[in-house]
Amino acid sequence: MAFWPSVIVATPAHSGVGASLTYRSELLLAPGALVRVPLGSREVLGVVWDCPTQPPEGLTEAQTKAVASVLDGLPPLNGSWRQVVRFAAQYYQRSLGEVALAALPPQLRELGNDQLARRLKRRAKALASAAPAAEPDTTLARPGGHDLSAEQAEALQALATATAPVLLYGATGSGKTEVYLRATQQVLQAGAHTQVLVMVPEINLTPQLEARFRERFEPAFGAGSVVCLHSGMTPAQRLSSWLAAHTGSARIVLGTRMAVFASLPGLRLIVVDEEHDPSYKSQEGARYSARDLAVYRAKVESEALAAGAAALRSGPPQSPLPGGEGTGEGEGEKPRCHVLLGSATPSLESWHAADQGRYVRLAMPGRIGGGSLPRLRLVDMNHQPKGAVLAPPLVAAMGERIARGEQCLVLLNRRGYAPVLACHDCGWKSGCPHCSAYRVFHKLDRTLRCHHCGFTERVPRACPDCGNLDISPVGRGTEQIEEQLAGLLADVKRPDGSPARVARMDADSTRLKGSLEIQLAALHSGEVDVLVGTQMIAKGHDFRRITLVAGINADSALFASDYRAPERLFALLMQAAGRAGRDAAQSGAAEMWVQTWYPQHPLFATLKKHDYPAFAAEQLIEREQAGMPPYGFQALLRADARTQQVAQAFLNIAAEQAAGLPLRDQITLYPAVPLTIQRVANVERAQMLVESASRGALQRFLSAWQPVLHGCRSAPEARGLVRWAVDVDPLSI
DNA sequence: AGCACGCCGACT
DNA sequence: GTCGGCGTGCTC
Repeated sequence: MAFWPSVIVATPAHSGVGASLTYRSELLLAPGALVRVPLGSREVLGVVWDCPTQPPEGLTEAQTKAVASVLDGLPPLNGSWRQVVRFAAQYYQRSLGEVALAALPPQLRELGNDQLARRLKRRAKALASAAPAAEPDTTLARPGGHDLSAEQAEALQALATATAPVLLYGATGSGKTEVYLRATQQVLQAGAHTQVLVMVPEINLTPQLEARFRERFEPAFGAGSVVCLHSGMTPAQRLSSWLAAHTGSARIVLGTRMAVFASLPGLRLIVVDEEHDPSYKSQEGARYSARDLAVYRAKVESEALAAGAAALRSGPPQSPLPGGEGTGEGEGEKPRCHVLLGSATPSLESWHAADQGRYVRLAMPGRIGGGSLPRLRLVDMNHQPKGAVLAPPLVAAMGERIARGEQCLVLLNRRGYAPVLACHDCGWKSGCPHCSAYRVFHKLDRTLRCHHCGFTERVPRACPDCGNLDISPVGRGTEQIEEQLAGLLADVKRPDGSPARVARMDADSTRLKGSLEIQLAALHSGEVDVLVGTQMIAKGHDFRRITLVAGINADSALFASDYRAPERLFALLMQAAGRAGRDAAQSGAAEMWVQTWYPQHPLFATLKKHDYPAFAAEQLIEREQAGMPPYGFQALLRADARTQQVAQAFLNIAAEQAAGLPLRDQITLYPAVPLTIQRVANVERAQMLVESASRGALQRFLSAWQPVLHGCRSAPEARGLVRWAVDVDPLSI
């Protein structure tokens, strides 16, 4: 008896290889089994998708090769995992192999069978020795200390009974994290093999969340019960975490967007924290939205659980799902995998879904500890001294805060000293030779750096074009604000009489490993009075003594061409405001200052009231009128080439050849345009917007277009190398 | 994507 | 005479 398993291997979307390759096997292989198979001259990791007893039509035995080996130390990837991968590949227009193999830890591809076995044994041993001393339910009897607020208790109750995704809308400081913790606890206590996936935008920025999960659950569930999964980990750590999740020894996986593809056989809850955050959208490879996939995955997991429960009720279990037994659930209740999306400023997509009743919206308006949100102070820059970067009233207010022993946060979304260096004689500007962008002047290390391709040079002494010595920075970045504030606050004294201290935190100051922690510690200990930084300081951190937050350059986002810019600005300012006044004692006086030339802009009226629902309603009306998401559906066809002409020619041919494709009449193809930064690292970039009022029509059209796009590459007009990619549900267009 | 095979320039 | 440039083409 022989079998003909179809196997998924790592192969990019535009390769000639179809969805799967057929091999030969003497053994019946389970779908989801991990195998090693010969491919060309190599041996690669593959995932068994199906294992029929007959080869597919048109394929002779001589054309197939035998499966080299089976990673039989590992259980197969379950049906839900495979379904999520299948869906992601199809929806985001990539090959199954690319999505499936990218979802596995890279080290799994290289590891030999014996190595793997050794690793698994080591894990088992470590786990046995780290087993918790007490039973989970006794250790967790006193979780965290304080009781739940009424709002939190209500949210938990609603989550437990929800049959749809839950959107938890709660201000910063309203106690969303405690809801995540309790929800997790409920799930883990419901059964011995249950698991929870917690996703965060950037794990490096939220060490506090990780600490809270470990603190809460490791005593009860063991040292290995909480694992992290993100791209910053070493390959060995990633493999270890992945295996722990896959074998069920990890009960909680805390990770970034990639974690949505983790193998979690007992998954019962997915938490997506800060669900509006753009980091959830992948920007290379398969451009998936981890938030959207989380919602899909919860649905698939729920269906699998329901099917498993039904099978258990109606006779002997053929293949009980992991976690499907002994979960202590009532017979009548349908087991589910819940999904909890949390944010103080939800994405308009999620907000709209809640408006329509597809999601359950739970609001937690109050702040724990009674603190109120900071008052918004708009600074009309039209009435400030000419050329002032920091309005005098703002500087004065900061001085008062520092004198009282309080801290301030100053937000500016631009690192470096100045975005451009210019010659006032001949008009030279610090352009990047490889990109259509300016190189940023970094004063600290005297460099001009391109933030797009990384090209770095020492700052020239004189203008490279005309030799003029009078070259100077134009505009400002965090380095400059730090420098200016140090000067402006030089005479300000702290309560103990020592001078005020200004620090800066951005990607540059936190580049070295451990420096982020050091800087955070300096702020927490009160060493620093004013922290200047990019949006990274607005995220996650819990700063207790900050009572003033200032946004220096909000206008750039106010009038950006990107239609999502207002939404992002609102979210950023709300998030930043949330940093202030988290301690009740100080919160009465907490303030959010925003400098603007357009104080009448409607965004500020809703921001002033902290009225996200009103803001969302306004934005949604505009979106509906313009047929924009979530009322319309978009994709981008992107092309990269040596020249702009070739990139656009490819797009134009692709558009022409779309004629006659199914559903073409429901699709709008816009003209090909260069990207805002049209050249990066000497690659010219162009794109074409694809729009439809129907998600399904867009999907089917894109699928039909795919083979046409392959052909377009060899068209004479697009000669030369064209790289192309489809971005479904793009975040910016 | 890898990795072959394949046909033309400067080196042990 | 070979090493190696990356141009086409295939991978069950």
